[in-house]
Amino acid sequence: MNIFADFAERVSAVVAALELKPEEGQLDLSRITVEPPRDPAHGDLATNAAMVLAKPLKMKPRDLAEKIAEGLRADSDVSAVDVAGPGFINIRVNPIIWSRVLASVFEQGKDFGRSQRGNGVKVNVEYVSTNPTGPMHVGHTRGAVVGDALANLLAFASYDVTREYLINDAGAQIDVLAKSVYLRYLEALGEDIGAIPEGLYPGDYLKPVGKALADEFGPSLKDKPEEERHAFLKGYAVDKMMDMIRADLELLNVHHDVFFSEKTMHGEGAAIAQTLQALRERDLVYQGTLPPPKGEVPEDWEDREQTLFRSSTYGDDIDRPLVKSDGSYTYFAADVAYLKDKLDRGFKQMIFVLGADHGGYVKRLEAVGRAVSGGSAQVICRLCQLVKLFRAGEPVKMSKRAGTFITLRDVVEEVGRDPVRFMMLYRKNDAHLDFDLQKVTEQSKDNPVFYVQYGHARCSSVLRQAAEELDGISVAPEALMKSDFSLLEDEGEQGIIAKLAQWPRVVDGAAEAHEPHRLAFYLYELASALHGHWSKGKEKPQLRFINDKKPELTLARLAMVYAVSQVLASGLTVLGVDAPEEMR
RNA sequence: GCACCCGUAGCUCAGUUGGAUAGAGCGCUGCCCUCCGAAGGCAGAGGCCAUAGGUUCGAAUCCUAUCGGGUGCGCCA
Repeated sequence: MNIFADFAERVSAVVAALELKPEEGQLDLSRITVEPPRDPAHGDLATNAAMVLAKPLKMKPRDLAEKIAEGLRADSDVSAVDVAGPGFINIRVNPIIWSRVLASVFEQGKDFGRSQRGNGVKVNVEYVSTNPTGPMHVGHTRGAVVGDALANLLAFASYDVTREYLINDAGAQIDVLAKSVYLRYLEALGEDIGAIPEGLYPGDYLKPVGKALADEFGPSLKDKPEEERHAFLKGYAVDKMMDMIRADLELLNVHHDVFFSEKTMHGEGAAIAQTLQALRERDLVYQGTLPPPKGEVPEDWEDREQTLFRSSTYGDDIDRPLVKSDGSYTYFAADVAYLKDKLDRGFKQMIFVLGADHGGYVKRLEAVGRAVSGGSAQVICRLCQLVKLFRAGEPVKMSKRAGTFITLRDVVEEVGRDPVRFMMLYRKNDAHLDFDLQKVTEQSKDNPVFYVQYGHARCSSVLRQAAEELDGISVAPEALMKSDFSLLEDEGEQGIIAKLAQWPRVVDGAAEAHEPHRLAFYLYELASALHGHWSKGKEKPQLRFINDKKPELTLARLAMVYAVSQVLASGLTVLGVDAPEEMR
């Protein structure tokens, strides 16, 4: 039950009944919105209907507002309507509405708030896709968490979501990986390999891979022809790296449905070749040269004829090369084929969660999407700004060479999965993020994770307490849902329920905008409403949830508490954060 | 040089897709535990929404320019 959507329909119906005719065309009712007013004193709901419709009707907003208000007053669920400011219509609803909201939470349980927006449309969300050459480092965590939460959010909004990871197992970096692993293999066999040569991966994380090879194959690999051995090692090493990456992702509670191998698209007659051929037939590929970048021209610049994709006709800044001078495909060519593959799998939206350092790829991906799909599907990119790490206010210095770079595992092990996830989501994705390793472990109001989780734990605590104190009276959800919600007459209680009523609207808006952070902020606000009302019970004992003199009232209040815990749990689940029964 | 992102309280950030008197946390000042978890709550101070124009009933939000910060810029992945 989304009371905002519900009332938007009622307002539209009232407007339609007025039979107003603009001088030209039809009246556009789609711009009408019903929102919670900024100031609760204004009412429960506010609509801009009069202001958006006044112009085409050549009426004064306030006059139109009065007419609409009159129609709304006839609604039995409305207790008061007034016109304010430039033409806002403020609605005060009959308290029966709040009872219905609570009833709705009990009926739908964890599904309360689910949006129908997606309507089963197939969406592909690609995130993480780090190179399989080493463990994930801190820089990857934000994209991983945002992508995962976004996928959860879209699923909660009734999209048919596939979470996907592209394994970049075809490039030159895999050759480097295989060579590095071979050295570690020799090392594991007892040979002195000296220092790792420049250009190879020096990380200790490859030692276990070398050891595993030595254990499994003994010295036999040394005798194989180099080409054969190298090919084998590439596959072996990538598998091991992916095992490591999957374990890292598991630590963060991040999951994918499909791990797509780039390698499978290479080779004669494979996806890339096919896609390029198809594009040639559509005259989207040509041989040509690119102009050098303006301003500073690179020293070694020379004009070169290349195989180019006409991305600029689809909104990109310049055309992009598909084939390298050695005849192999560029990464971009793989991108095109991969997008085509997704399209063939029936996805209508292809979402990419990328780091800000990939901002330059947005236009070309969108261009490819338009070119390949002909407008039947949409490419959507979300960029995550880089994260700056701090410890107690001091920046954490990282250097690959000094071996002081921090892995995702380091961070999760130091501060825990929930704080990492919540903090990454407690920010708009395109805003910079300062992440303080010390602050996120503090269990205080300064730390929104604990504040929200504490809200959930506090609900559980109340229900536990009530079960003890109310001897012989059931406080199970089945019993609570039969209580008399109309007894919840206090301002604070109605404020909490009004907040609960916003949840479906928040979910829907967040899904539309692809902004999971909105859920995190909402959950904070809901927790705040709960904590605030709770504390009023200190000064006014009659407001406490548990009142052994009034079992009916107590049950109604416990029902509200239960509803709050449901929404907190539901929201935290979408964000991939635990909703604990108690804090430790 | 060009493209994209950002600029809101001392600090870190929200701001409901153009709406009413711009919000929260931290920090600062002062309060609230015989009482369901004080891991909390209440009150106060703090703002030229980077700057200058424009669009309209109405702009932190949209457009243009400028300043400041970040990211990227033909075969890397």
